[in-house]
Amino acid sequence: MINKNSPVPLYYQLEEYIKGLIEKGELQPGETLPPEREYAQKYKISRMTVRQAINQLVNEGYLYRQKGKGTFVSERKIEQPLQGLTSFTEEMKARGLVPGSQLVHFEIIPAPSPIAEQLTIAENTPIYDIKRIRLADGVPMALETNYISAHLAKNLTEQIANESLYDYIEGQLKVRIDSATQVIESSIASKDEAALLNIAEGAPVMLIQRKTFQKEGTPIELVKSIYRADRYKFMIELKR
Amino acid sequence: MINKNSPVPLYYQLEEYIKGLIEKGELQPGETLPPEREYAQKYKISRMTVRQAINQLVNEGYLYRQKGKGTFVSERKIEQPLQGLTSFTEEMKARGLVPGSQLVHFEIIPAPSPIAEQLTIAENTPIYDIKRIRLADGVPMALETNYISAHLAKNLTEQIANESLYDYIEGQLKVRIDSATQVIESSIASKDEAALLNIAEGAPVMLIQRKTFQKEGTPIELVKSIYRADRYKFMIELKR
DNA sequence: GAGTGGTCTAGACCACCCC
DNA sequence: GGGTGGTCTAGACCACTCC
Repeated sequence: MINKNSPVPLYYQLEEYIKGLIEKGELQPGETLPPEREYAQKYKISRMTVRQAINQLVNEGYLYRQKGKGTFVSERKIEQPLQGLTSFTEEMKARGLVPGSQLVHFEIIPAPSPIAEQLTIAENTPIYDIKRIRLADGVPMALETNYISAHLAKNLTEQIANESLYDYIEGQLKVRIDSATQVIESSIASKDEAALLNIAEGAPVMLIQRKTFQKEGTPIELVKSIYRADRYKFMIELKR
Repeated sequence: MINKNSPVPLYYQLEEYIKGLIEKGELQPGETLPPEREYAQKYKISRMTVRQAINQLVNEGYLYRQKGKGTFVSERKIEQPLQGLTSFTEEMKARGLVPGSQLVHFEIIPAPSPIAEQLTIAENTPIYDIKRIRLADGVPMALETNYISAHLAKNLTEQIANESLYDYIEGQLKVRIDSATQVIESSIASKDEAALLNIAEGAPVMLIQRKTFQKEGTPIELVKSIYRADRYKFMIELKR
């Protein structure tokens, strides 16, 4: 199970191994994990290395510890596809739907003051203004507007914009998306929005404004999305 | 700064010390932290202990690391009051509003099948059914319905229910709230809801269904909330 | 080559839980 | 008292970055 000659860190090998046991059901919720010292002895690794593996799984919610008693498998399965920060494309795939896109606007504009401020760039710096209708199994699901600095997003084409922007940012630009803040509100569809989403004017919609960051805390892009309330629910997991 | 005779763990002392420097602005965003080995030498502690302190701060978003370069202070300040799992009471206080409550329903009922299932208790087990109008500065903000097992919530009174339920759960019951899942949707107010919230029928509202858990993954309670869209936005931070 | 974080070791003592 | 996780040490070698 543990290969000392692998370039993969030992703690990570153990972490994946234990996670696998939980996901395959070989370790049942509520069950006690073997003691840390046992893992250390069995795989001929240090206890600190075992702890590093287990720490990760505790942070991710797979396990929990009780002082003096042991380490246990959490009752609740982690809802993998729905937690964390995902793109529309990733999320729809996770739900078993086929994601699609219809570009309705693609332009480079000088950044208006409020957007420039949010992206921490100078006013009137060129930014991409991209508006897309997002489809799930071919049906309009949301209206999404992205703002991203043209300086950061070099050579962004209509073609790319109509596919997965996150794949482009992480794959091509080599910019790692680390976190995001989101503001979610409930609203009703305007006439234009209703037309694009193929719903009635005044129908309930969810307005989501997202700001994504690199690990240093530098903003990457702003996204304003309008989701049809009849087809979309937003799910998250919170830690106290 | 570091007291070896204190019962407070060394890594935690260092963690709080560094966090303090960041919050006081003595360590500016983007600034490089002293190397781990320097902290170890300076405070006569092991480098692993230093790493434990820094790991925590990296997880919390205060710092980030770059292999071969160093550890840096994140650009973005963590929005303390809005992240994580908070109660209505805590959230309104954080926003500078005075939270209030108006009890409209308080009863012990046999758990209907879907609710029993969510709480992982047997059908018809007695549960509290509590409905409250939640106020901010005296104005209706949300309509909240809580379901909690009567077996778990012993001696829950109308008096307590009308104050902070989270304070009661953690303070009196000694049950530690660890995490929650939330489903957020956009909807429009029904006639009854509109009347209680003092808004027009058909006005946009946000429907939030929360399920809270203990660290073992055992469900604690279910909450269904209906928020006025004109007065409430939901803010969260996501990690990739 | 010097400095940094990433990984890892082989021990140690403590506080807590259960018998 | 024996087992558990929590903390801590004093080293080590590696990969990476920068000069």
